[in-house]
Amino acid sequence: MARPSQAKENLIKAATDLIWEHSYGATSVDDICARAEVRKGSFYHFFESKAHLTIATVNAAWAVKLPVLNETFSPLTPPLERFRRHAAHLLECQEQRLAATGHVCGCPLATLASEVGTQDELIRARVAEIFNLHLCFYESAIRDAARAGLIDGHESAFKAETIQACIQGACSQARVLNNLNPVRHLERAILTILGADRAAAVEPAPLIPA
Amino acid sequence: MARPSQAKENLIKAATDLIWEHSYGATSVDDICARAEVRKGSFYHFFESKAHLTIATVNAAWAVKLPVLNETFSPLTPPLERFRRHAAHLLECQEQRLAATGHVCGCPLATLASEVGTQDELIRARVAEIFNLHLCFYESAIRDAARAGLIDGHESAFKAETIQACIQGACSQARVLNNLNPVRHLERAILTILGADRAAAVEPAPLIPA
DNA sequence: ATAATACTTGACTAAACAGTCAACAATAGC
DNA sequence: GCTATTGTTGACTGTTTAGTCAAGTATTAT
Repeated sequence: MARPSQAKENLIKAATDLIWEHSYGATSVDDICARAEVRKGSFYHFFESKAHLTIATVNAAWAVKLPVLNETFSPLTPPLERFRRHAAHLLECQEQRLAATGHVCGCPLATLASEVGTQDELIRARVAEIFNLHLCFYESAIRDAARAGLIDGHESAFKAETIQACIQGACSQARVLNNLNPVRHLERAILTILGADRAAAVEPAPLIPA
Repeated sequence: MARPSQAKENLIKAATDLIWEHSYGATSVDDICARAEVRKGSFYHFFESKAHLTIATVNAAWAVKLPVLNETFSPLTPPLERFRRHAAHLLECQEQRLAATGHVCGCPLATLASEVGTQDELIRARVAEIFNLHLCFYESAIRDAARAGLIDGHESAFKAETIQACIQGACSQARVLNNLNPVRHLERAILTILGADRAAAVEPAPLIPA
């Protein structure tokens, strides 16, 4: 019943990029509007506030990532291969972002939530929720790897949490050092945490080829 | 030749607390002055800008932490015990901070540098330098542990980097989840990365008692 | 005591900030 | 073609921001 508009999507995209590259605090509503080529009145037609738009960017990012995770961590993929692909995907994202911005940008959700976590409870809680969902993928892969005899499966929840910390830490380090090496070493780091390096287990060929 | 003043120290302390609890962007010069009970003119008598004060807070924090690290990672301490004490110290810091502020605050340097790293090169580079110094402590402890037969000493640089990522990630997760558990599990996580859990090595009693 | 120096003060500026609003424009269903 | 609805616009408000400055005050070396 009204004219169609791309303004909302443009605003979400612009905000995602600017907050990821710079920070929440360093990104103004005017900056977002300028990059989205949308006037401020339209901004407040679609979003109540800067914080509400930020929630929308988090949800939009998750809507993109969830299918990727479902594919990467598919039960059809051999369990250790899931982590390899996940690490490779993370590295690829960071490389693209570095090429686009000239900086290593790290994890957008962690950077954001770490910045505003003590200030904006809605954003903090939403990102925390998303982080917890990651643990399910990790833990499931760990259990599958143990069942396949590839690793010791004890303390799968603890190992999943440690992998999560290691991934987030590597992304954070990469941003601060402005250097991709910590992300490059993630695959090996995850296998080390799993004890898959010293188990010297040779994983059988995947049923579904990569 | 002039009247003594505590203003500078008060400003550094106030800025450290506010930026750690909230964020760099959410902390204004006026906020800092108010908490330090110092007028704005005095602020700019001592510091060129908010960014310069922030560098001073980073240096002040490092000046406090370095002696602690030297003690924790003393060659007189058994190598795995160094990591245990380091993890215990990190947890204690976070617990104190939680009690004081009502939030899990994470690592002050990582939170800060992650926020402003792509904006303020001076702050980013200084924190990166400090992070790299941590690796020396970790790597040295790893080599000493290997020499004592407690762990496999191969790839000590990689393991140090992974431990660093894991620690930073645990602090970041703790802040975002507003939950100390990732920090509580750090000791075990570090031993897992080192392979000290499965080596089942019993460390000899320390020469110098704890 | 004095003078040089170090520190303090509060009022000031100019820019940036988030958010508002009333009037206007385009569209889609009828 | 009319009209209800959705989207657009740019000028606007009031606040907060970092940073300035001239005039004043306390301290210490001499």
